[in-house]
Amino acid sequence: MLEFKILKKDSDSRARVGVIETPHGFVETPAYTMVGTNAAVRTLTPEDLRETKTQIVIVNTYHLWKDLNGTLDAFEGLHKKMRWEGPVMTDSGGFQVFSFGFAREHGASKVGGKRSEFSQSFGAGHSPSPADGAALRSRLAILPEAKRARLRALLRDGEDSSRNDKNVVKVTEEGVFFSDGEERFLDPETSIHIQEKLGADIIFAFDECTSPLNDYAYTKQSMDRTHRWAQRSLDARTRNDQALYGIIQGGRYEDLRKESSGFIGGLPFDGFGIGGSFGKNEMRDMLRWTIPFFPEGKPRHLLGIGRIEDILNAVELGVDTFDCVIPTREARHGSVWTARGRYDVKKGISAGDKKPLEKGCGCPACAAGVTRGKLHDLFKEHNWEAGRLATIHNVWFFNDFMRQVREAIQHGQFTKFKRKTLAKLTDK
RNA sequence: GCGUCGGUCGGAUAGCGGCUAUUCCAGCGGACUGUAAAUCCGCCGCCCAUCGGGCACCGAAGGUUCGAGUCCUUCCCGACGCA
Repeated sequence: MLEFKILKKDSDSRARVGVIETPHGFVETPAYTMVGTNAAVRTLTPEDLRETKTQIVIVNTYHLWKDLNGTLDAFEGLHKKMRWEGPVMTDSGGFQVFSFGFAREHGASKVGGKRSEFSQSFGAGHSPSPADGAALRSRLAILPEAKRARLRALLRDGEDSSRNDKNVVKVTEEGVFFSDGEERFLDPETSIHIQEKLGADIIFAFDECTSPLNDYAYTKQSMDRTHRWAQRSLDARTRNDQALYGIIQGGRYEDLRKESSGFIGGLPFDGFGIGGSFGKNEMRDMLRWTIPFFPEGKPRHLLGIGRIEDILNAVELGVDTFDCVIPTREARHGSVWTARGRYDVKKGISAGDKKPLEKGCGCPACAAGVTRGKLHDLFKEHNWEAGRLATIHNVWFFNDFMRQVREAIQHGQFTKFKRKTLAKLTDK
C-alpha cells in the first residue's frame, strides 16, 4: 500500500512538499518520474539512474505487454527485470489509445498550440469505409476461435473511431482494439491484470487520452467511458500492495474537467492522474478547475508534462508528481538542458568548445569533465555514449531542479523561486 | 609528348538528349510534453520578397539539335598508364 505524507504546505499557493512511501522506497515530492517505456530508461544503466538522483521510473504497460508476447505469466517482475530496486509506476496503456490513434492520424501532440491552431476539430472520426471493416475482419481471422468470437461481438458495437493506414486504434465501450502489427485488445480488466503481473508500486486505471483536436461531443463521450473504465479498473484489482491511481480526462472543457475530477476524485483511488490534453496556455486553467476536487491527502500526478515552466505552474497549483519524455528524448536528440534553457550541442558552435555542458553542474557527466566539444564530437560520430551522457546530464538537471523546488517550498520561498527561475530561463 | 578516365552547390555523389539537376555528409534554422523518436521538418548558387518572384548554373569556349550537364571539336585542370 501507499502512504503519502504532506510535510509542508506553501502559504502563497497550493504547492506542497511531501513523501510517498512505496514498497520499494520513498519518493520526495514534488518529483519527476523518468520515463522508461520498455522497462529501461533509454541509454541509462540502473547505476546511471541512481547517480542521477532518479527517484522513480514509469514504464509502459502496452509496450511491455507487446514485448512479453504471451509470456506474461512467467514474468519475473519489473524491479528484477530493470535491475532497479526503487519505486516504479506503470502507465495503463491509455496513452497509446491516443498516440497510436488520433495523434498518429493527425500529427497531433498532447499539448497543443495556440487557440487558432484548434480551428479544426474532430468528432468520432470519419465513417468507417467497407474496406476498413473488411481489413479488420480479415485480421480477426487469424486469432484463436474463442477470442475471435469475443472480438467479433465487440466489433459490432464499436463505432467510436475508425481505423485507416495511420490510425490503428478502434475504441469501443468494452475496450480498445490495436492493430499494431497484430491484433490486440486492451480493456480495463486486462490492463490491470497486466499491471499486477508487472508489479509496479503505482499503477494506473485504464483510460482514453483524448486529443486537443477532439470536439466537445467526442470528448464528453470518451470521458464518460473513461469513468466507467475507472470503476472497472477498481473492480478488477486483486492486489493490495500496489497503489492504483485514477485518471481524469475532459480535454479542454471546463465543465467536463470539473465533472471528471469530481467523479474520479470521489472514487477510492490511492492517487490521481491528470490526463488528456489541452492547449499550450490552457494547463493552468485546467489545473485550477480540477485540483480542488481531489482529496487533499492523496498524491496528484500530472501525466506527461515536464517542461520547466509547466512544472512550476503545476506545482503552484498543487501537483505532486510528473512524468515526461523531455529530459531523455531531447537528450538523445542533442538538446542539453541548463538553468538558462536548452541548447543543441550538435550545432557547429559547440565544436571544440572546452566548456562543461553547464557551468557548475554536478551531474556525473559534467563531473567527469565532459565538455560541449566532446559531446558534440560523440554525437557527430553517432556514438551511443553521446545520448547516454546527454541523458545523464538532463536527468540529473531535472531531478536537481525538483530538489530545488522542494527546498523552496520548505523554506516558504516557492513564489520567489518560481519568479527567479523563469526570469533566468530564455527557453521555457 | 602520346593514351585512358575524369572535372556537377563547402566535401562526396547521381544523372548517359527532353519538364523545377539526385542523394549523403557538413552547415544554418525549427520541432519534440503518460516514447512508433540516437528522431522528424525546413533551408542550404545569387538578388528582391508577405504569399512569391527574378536571374544564374554542371571546368572554359565554340558547335550539332526543336531541345545539351549529357553528343562533337578545341583548350584548361587532375589522376593513372606508356614514353
